Amino acid sequence: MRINFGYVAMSTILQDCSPSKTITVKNLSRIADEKLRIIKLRSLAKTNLNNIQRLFFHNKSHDITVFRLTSKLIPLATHPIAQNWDWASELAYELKSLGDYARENKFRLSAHPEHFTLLNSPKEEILTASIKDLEYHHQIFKAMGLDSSTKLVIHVGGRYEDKDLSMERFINNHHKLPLHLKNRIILENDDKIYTSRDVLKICQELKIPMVLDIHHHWCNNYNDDIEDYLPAIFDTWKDEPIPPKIHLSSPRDQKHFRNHADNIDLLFFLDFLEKAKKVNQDFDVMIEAKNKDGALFQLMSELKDISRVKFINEASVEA
DNA sequence: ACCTGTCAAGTCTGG
DNA sequence: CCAGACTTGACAGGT
Repeated sequence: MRINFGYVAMSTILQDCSPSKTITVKNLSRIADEKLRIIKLRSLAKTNLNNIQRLFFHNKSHDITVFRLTSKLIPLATHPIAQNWDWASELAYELKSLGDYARENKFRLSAHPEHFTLLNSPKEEILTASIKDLEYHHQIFKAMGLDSSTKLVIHVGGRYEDKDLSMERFINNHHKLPLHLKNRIILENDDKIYTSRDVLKICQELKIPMVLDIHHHWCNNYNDDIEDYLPAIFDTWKDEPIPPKIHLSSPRDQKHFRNHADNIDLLFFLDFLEKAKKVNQDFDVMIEAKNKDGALFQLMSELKDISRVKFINEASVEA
């Protein structure tokens, strides 16, 4: 049973390597000429894409294949102020090069649209904005030449007073999406509203993969033992060319137990590992810790010292 | 060089 | 019914 580890969006080790550089709308508005505004946006986007290339080199050199792209790669891409900016054409070469590099090195990339993306909102305009945001993420992957196995992870959304109705609304809205989005969207359980049991039910109905977040499950779970659900959750990936993925983070402290801690608590992970061993299937782990890749390396060094797993490389183990 | 308030976006809670 | 919390990295303006 092989497990590959990855991290989210940016490195705490590489300096001055943010792939999320942006400008505020207020400041961009101060530039009167639209051509000059676009030059500013393009220059920021190019810096971000160049930093992604640096992150890719860094990842490759440390055997890290699992990585989440930031949603802020193209600054203000979905904001009205940038509506006349054809970033996908202008940056086609850079995006394609990154995608080629990712495929050559068998990177497993993904993205996680932010919590404003709500497919189950009862408000038409929120749904429209959400679809626009999903299209933006899709456009990036498409320009990179990455097919629908490169996924967009989202949450079910809000409760809107009636949870069952809101789950139904998610399903109905999903049915109405264009196929290229349906093929990319996968769901994750959240820490407050939709538990792994809820999300599994939706994923089974829509025949889409589910990402299990074990920290969220720990926060929000109907007293379900994840062990009972793990085979079914992993089974939602059976038609995909890639193994199941889970999200791993540790609670910050007792008071802020929903927040992500700086690093991963070894015992928190080992507890899950014992349950996963019973399913005995390869899977990938996205580490969501404040220390990003630093937390990954710390967890790996702790795993190296125990006999329960065999070290394959800097970012993978055999259990 | 460093510090702090603010930022495109939505939802939920508490007053 | 409305203001503030939630959460996050980075900007922007100030010291």
